[in-house]
Amino acid sequence: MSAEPKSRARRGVDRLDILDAAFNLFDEVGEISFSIRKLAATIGVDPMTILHHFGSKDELLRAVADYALRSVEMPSATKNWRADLKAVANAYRLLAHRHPRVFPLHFRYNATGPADHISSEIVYCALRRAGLPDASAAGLGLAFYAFVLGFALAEAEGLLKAIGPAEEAELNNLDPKMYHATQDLIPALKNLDPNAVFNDSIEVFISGVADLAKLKPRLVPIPECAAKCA
Amino acid sequence: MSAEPKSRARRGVDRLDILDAAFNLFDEVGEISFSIRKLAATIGVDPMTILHHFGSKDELLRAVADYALRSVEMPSATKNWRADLKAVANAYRLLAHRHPRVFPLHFRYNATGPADHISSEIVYCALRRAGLPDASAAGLGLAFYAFVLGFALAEAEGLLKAIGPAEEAELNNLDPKMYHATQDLIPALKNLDPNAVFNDSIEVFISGVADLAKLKPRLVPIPECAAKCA
DNA sequence: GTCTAAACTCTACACCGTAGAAGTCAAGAG
DNA sequence: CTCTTGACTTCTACGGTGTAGAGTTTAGAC
Repeated sequence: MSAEPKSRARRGVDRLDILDAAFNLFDEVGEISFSIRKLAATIGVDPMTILHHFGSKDELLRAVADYALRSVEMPSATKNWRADLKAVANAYRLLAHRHPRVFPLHFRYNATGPADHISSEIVYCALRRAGLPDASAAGLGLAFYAFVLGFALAEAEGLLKAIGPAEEAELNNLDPKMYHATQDLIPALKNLDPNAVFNDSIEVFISGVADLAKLKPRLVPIPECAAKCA
Repeated sequence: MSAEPKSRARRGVDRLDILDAAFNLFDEVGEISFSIRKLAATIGVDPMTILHHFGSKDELLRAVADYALRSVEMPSATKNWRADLKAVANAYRLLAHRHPRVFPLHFRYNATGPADHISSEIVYCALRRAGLPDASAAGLGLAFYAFVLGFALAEAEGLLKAIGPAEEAELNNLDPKMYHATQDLIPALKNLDPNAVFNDSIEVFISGVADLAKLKPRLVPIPECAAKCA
């Protein structure tokens, strides 16, 4: 048995060509404008060719999401669990910054590819080294992803940036009796720095994890992990 | 000038009828199957009638997202900022549980309706009472939403639940040398309780906020807010 | 050469959002 | 009452979509 799939017919385009082109097109035009027919046109092929490589548009997009995930380089574990969590969070944020159109696909098609296992291994390892028992580590690992992906998604969709004059006017028009805190924060919202917000947030998560580990410390030591991770 | 728009023609359906039907249909069939033509059929009207009330499908969905947000009852502020943050988070999670199909729309169309201002007022107020300076309160308020919405979205999309036999087998097939922590956590992942994870996560966020407030305390007192919120 | 099967293309269908024209009907003016 | 008006609704049509099903091409096995 050879490594090649020993194709007997002509090979105009293969899966990877299509995937790469699909990724680029999607990244460029966004979800609403992306269509199999346009993709077929850009790579000079019949639309049905694409559908015979991938079963349906849905599966194609799933593959695109996975392809994007693989394009970002995941960090390696270090001795510092806090730094490891930051590194993973930064990797996802970088992905969202680089490919804001593709990024939302990860929420629709729950990413379970190897690249994701790599990062989750780091996260789980970090949370255990922080001192959490396994039950908490598992749950908080997933919560960590919910937070990081939610943050990155909000940023990719443009929800997490300094407010402009229009939003400022809207907030100023609210009833001052009911929206006092909101209106007090308008200057801060106008000068919002996404990077600072991200750093603060990660810091909050990390110190919260440390607190929880003190509150509910793990009773059994980490088997072998210490030898591998640290 | 009267309050009514003094309509001169017959009133078959109005905006609210359409909105309500659209919300219910979307909630039932999901985004991919939802279409203006189907919606028109269910309420016995021509598709174009809908498009003349709302400018386009996009604006209709935007209105649906806003309509869903208004359907959830936001809590009132109490004396306890920790309880207030939990209450807001729970309100959004409840919305996601009740309407998992509609919920993702909030990420596409950044919700800026009044209902959202109500909750964000509570959040900002809570963070200031926690002792954060305005700059941190503004940023962490948005980060809080990113976390809560991300968590709720992940849950609505089915990413945040106990793993089944298929996922377990997949994790077991990973290389034990590289995925030690992941495989150790398989029992915990099989018994994952979403509610417990949510509570842990909120607790982590809250104690992290308290830590940050100690690290970077606000120097100026909260103007008037104390009289209103507490 | 022939044979075979994988890769690809063609045709066709049902459905979509929506522009633009035409129709319909309640309410005020005479 | 009739007539006008204009907001509301519907009709028709167009260019687009995903994809099922049948037909065509082509590279390697013999």
